[in-house]
Amino acid sequence: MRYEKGHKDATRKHIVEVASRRLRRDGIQATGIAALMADAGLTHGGFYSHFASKEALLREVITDTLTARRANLAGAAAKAANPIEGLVRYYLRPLHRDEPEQGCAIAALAPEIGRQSMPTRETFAGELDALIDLIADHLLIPDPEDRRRAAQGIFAVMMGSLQLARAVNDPARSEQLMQSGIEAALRLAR
Amino acid sequence: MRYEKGHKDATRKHIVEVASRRLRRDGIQATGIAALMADAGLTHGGFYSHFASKEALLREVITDTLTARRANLAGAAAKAANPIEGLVRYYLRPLHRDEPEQGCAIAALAPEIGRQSMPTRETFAGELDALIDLIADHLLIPDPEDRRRAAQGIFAVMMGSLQLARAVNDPARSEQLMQSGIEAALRLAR
DNA sequence: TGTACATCAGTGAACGCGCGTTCACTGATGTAC
DNA sequence: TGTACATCAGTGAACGCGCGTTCACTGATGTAC
Repeated sequence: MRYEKGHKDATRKHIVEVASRRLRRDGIQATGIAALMADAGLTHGGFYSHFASKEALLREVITDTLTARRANLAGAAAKAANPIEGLVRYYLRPLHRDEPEQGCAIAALAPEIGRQSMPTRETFAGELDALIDLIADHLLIPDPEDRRRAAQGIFAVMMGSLQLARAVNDPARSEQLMQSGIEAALRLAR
Repeated sequence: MRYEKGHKDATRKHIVEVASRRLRRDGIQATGIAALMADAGLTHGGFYSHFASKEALLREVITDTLTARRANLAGAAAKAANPIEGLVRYYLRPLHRDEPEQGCAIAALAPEIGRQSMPTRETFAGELDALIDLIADHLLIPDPEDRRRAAQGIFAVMMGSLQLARAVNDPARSEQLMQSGIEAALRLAR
């Protein structure tokens, strides 16, 4: 064979990584197959020997990227004296606002995911569920249902605040939105 | 003249209304000028005698649609025994989740607005500010700065919860996200 | 009153370009004889 | 050892289509004479 064993798997993985960054930066609709494959150092024709469609790639990106996100958040929580505060401050830090292509895929894509087909939304829902469980695991609220509901509220505030902080043009106002997001999330954690 | 006085203004207004619904339903990138003008009963060529560009239309849609949204929220607050609870429950009601084209433009477009040019983001920031002021006006928190920060957190939870409830495929899980959004917003209002 | 002309909202062809997807092909390697 | 062939990751032209924007034109009306 022309390529060593495992070469195709490596290429596929590389395409998913490149696509993940592009999708988070530009959005789903604005990301073209040709541009994305060029980013990966390939031509567009080969795309369909790796993925059935653009949406199949999107599903794989959602799974991969949100799994990585959970690992990052768990790491930030583990390192902090107060785990939930560490997690919240890690999510709502300036770097995360300023580098969407390396950041949370949900904050970058949530409304567009709502416009995708059922299988894609189902994939998303599963990953979101795991993310909310992770947050709930760091809360001191005794009742499991209360804990889960609080975790949902906390994630909604964090994601909403990040999106608003990204959309606003004035740096001071953006900073204010990040700060009030942290405050609100920590209040909901108590 | 071929058309009665005020005809062009009426057409312009009609285009903005039709565009507002399309943009909220499909997103900015996915909304084409030709499709949008056809929706308005016109051909695409005339678009540029009304607006300088697609982005100029977007700015007008943001201003118009968020002004209307504030009026709706103020109305819902005024009608309720507990104004802030009325506002929150009005925003996080099932109909709002299920009809994005008639709903909040921020929830529908936030990440895409973050990708627009500075003038558009500035227009957005101004409207968001007014919306947060409106929410703050219904809070009983005495200190004005505390009140504003709480309002920012409340809006972030509401918007975030609405987006997540729209993205998820399972109706029960969607309902749960809406409920925990209401709970969290009301807790932040206290 | 009747005719010629100016106005201007809206039309539709055209610009160069990118979209998602398909498919016949290339060419470097491994295997068979 | 040398030659013929199979494999298959990746190439690039082509499909029909829609994008944002420009522009010469249409045609119904109001105005001027």
